[in-house]
Amino acid sequence: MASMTMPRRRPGRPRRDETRDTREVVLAAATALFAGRGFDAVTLREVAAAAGVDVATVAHHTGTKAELYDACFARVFAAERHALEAAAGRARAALDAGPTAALTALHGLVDVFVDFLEDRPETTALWLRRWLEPQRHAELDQRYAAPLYRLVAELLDAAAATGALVEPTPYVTVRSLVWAVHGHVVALAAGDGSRARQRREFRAFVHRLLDGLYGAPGA
Amino acid sequence: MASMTMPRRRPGRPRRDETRDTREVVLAAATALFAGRGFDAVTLREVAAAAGVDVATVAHHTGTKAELYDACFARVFAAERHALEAAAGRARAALDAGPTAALTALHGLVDVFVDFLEDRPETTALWLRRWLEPQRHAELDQRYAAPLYRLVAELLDAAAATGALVEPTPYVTVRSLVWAVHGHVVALAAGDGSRARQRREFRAFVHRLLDGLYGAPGA
DNA sequence: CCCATAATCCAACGACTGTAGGATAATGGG
DNA sequence: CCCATTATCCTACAGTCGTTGGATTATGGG
Repeated sequence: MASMTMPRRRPGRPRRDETRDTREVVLAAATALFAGRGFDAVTLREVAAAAGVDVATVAHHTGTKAELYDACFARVFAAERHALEAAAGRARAALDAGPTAALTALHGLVDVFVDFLEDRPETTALWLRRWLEPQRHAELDQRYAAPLYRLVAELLDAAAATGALVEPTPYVTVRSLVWAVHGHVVALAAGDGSRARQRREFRAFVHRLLDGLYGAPGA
Repeated sequence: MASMTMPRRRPGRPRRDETRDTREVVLAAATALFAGRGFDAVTLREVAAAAGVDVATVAHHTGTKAELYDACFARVFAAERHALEAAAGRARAALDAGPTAALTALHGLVDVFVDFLEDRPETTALWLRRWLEPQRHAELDQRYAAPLYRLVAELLDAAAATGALVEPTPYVTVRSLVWAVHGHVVALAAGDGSRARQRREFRAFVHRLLDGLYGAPGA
């Protein structure tokens, strides 16, 4: 594939300006492959071919296969975290300007998040694959997801106010609801916190969500 | 494992009342393993050991490994579809009784869905794994998800009304939002429909969701 | 009782995998 | 110019995988 467009690099010590270049190419190729087909389905020979290098070169730069996988995650997650924290910082700065500015800032934060994932679907794929590994789940949740969730949850709390209702797009609503349920089940499987409380809170949330979007009859 | 508690079945033609029993045991064991670790990470020898039979017996009952995988999906998805359609039918019957009964029925439908997945986490795991396979995505979406989404979307439309707002649980809100975004990106990768319209609609949805839960400042 | 049937297991094959050892060649510093 | 350094590739190895052929043993029908 890549060996057609760019012939393989001949052996020899690289020049100073192109050091660490191969590692980056390998990481990018491996990230795309892992995101598309998962850890076990991807072979190191595929990664090497996609990067236009030999198998041994991959090992030389990134060590074992598991270490290569971790390196791909670290790269992608660092980028996501950086983008989100920057946007959250901007939103937090707008909190003091009143409820209107706060809600607008919240919209902006969500937009940044959506934009980021839309532009980098491999981030979503890697997140989901990692979430499906039971052992990794606790680490993922505590070290990465939970801090960001708390960050945005505080913003939500600070931006709380009252307002009106609008007509939603039903199909998008259902799909989002379904994914929210899946996320709930995955979080439940992680087993942090009281299981009964989690179930009660989530059920109340989806009911409120429907009420908020479609109107609670009792009000 | 299973060979300790229950010794392996000796060869020989089974009695009439225990026909098809082994196939069910194999499917259950394979479903649990596939849900936990994915297609490629699970070996047929593991499935055989978990079911307490030999590898060749697995092949004899379920054919190739891919066919075994498909059989596991078919079993799990059929159960989910059955439960959801029954609940949707009940909700649809309650639509004519006014907006209050309609919204209550909607809550009931969502509860059935949440209950089902909470009780069978392997369903969520298999769904997510299947969603991550690019080739399978179109089939999954068109033949299974889309009909159910449309079904519930029609219910939502019919149940639309106006009402009040409530204070949500921020952490649950954020997590659900994040999963909704992931679901959006996955749907985007499927590539059905206009990409620009999908992006616009989803962005509008999450904004309305925040407005509905926390109050739009303009109203 | 006897034989066709059917389910199970054993053994093995070919293919592919991750990984390591060692040869090769190009650069940078002296 | 010369040598240590470094990146790259080729080769090979042990292990595991999915799959298959055939032997073994119990059942059911005649």
